[in-house]
Amino acid sequence: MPLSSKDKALSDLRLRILSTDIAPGADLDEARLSDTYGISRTPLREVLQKLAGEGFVMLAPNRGAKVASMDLSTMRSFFQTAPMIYASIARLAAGARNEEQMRDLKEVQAQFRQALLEQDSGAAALANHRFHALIGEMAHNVYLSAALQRLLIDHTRMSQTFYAPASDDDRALVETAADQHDAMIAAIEAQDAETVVQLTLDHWDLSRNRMERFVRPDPLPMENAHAV
Amino acid sequence: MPLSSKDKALSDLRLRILSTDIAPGADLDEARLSDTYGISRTPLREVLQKLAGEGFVMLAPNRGAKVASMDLSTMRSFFQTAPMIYASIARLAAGARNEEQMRDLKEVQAQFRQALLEQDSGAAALANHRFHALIGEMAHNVYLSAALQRLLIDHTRMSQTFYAPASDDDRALVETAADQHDAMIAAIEAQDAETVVQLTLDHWDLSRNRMERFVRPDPLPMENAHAV
DNA sequence: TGTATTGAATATGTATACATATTGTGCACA
DNA sequence: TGTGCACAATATGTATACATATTCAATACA
Repeated sequence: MPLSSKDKALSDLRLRILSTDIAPGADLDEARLSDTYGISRTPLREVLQKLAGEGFVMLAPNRGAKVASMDLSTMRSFFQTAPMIYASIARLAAGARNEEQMRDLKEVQAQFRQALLEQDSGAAALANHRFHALIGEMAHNVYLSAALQRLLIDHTRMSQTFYAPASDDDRALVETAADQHDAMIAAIEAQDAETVVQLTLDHWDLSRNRMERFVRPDPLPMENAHAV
Repeated sequence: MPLSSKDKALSDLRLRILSTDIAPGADLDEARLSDTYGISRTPLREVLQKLAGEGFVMLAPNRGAKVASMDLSTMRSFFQTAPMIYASIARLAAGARNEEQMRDLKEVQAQFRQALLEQDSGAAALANHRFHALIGEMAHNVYLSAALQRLLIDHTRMSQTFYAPASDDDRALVETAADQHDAMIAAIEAQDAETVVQLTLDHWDLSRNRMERFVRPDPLPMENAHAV
């Protein structure tokens, strides 16, 4: 069946939030959005309700929708929680994956590598999101999936710069991350839970390092101080 | 501000689903419900969307809302996931709780004991739900809270019989559970994370035993076989 | 007897008008 | 100049009519 305008609005808003094209904390105007997507306010409001349920936006009575913010306390929770959930999901996925899901995962990984080759950092970030979301689906656990979905939203938003590496060192890190994906695919296919968990934790460490360096960059060299 | 009819619909549906007054898998008719709560279909649909976001109901395009089902695969995930999430939440709550939340927690525990005294098993189950949801709020972690909320929905639905103990043994178990609540309150107030985690795991074991016995009851005695 | 097909009944989905709440601006007044 | 109030402008919330999809039962046909 063809995608309805409502479905398009839903997936477009998801993508724009994940890519920080719409910034964390930004206001969403019902009237403007319903106009943009060519649907009336009623179905657009349902889209916003759905996005709220998934953790993309926050709704406040009588004052509309805001994109979920990423304040200090959110970040703290994020770094605190992610490794445990990612590892648990990985372990379950190794035990529960099926053939069709394996095909999808390989397909998404191919798209991920293609995006890296074309230096399309936005597409790479979204393919990476989809890769990890698929592993979440494999785990087949509604409780952990709810946590994972929310973690991936913030992870993807924080990693926007990751896939546009500036230095050769950073390029090597991205390459390593892609290789880890391939190793994870192999281990999940082999149902080798221990290896998948270890790879997942390594993958997390690499990503965490990059994110922490982005959040707390190296100080500027002192000799530039007079120019500021 | 006074509760609107919409808010009443939302909380009433939550309670009816938690108490299995509306059974898992049951169909929800928009027209009937909007009539019941005296609101039009538009706001009622928003209520259903919200309930879907919280994991109470499932929405399927063009075929309305169903109460979240509890099939075998759900149960399996539940027993697999609950102890880890409960323990993590408990640990965080011990570190992050504030005074107002402690007051609320003690208040809810008082309501819980009162319900036990009055042998109001429905009220006891709901107070127990609220007790653990409050600890979730204390943890101040959106990712784990998303998982906890969903776990508590199913836990409360599965525990409906727990607070209507039939034997003296079962009555003692309920009493033990209430005592564990008090010990948890004390440990959270003292910010003693290790003790809270241990108490939480003990509390889980007690509940798990009861649930497993309910799901897989002892076989009937053989001498009754001819009567079946 | 079993299976398709048609159409009425019923339910969900969408657009629009109107109701209510919030926000911003100009003006009076201290 | 600053503060508070009134009122207009704007945004969100709700009811209703209509559009579209699904379901079910009656009937035709193999």
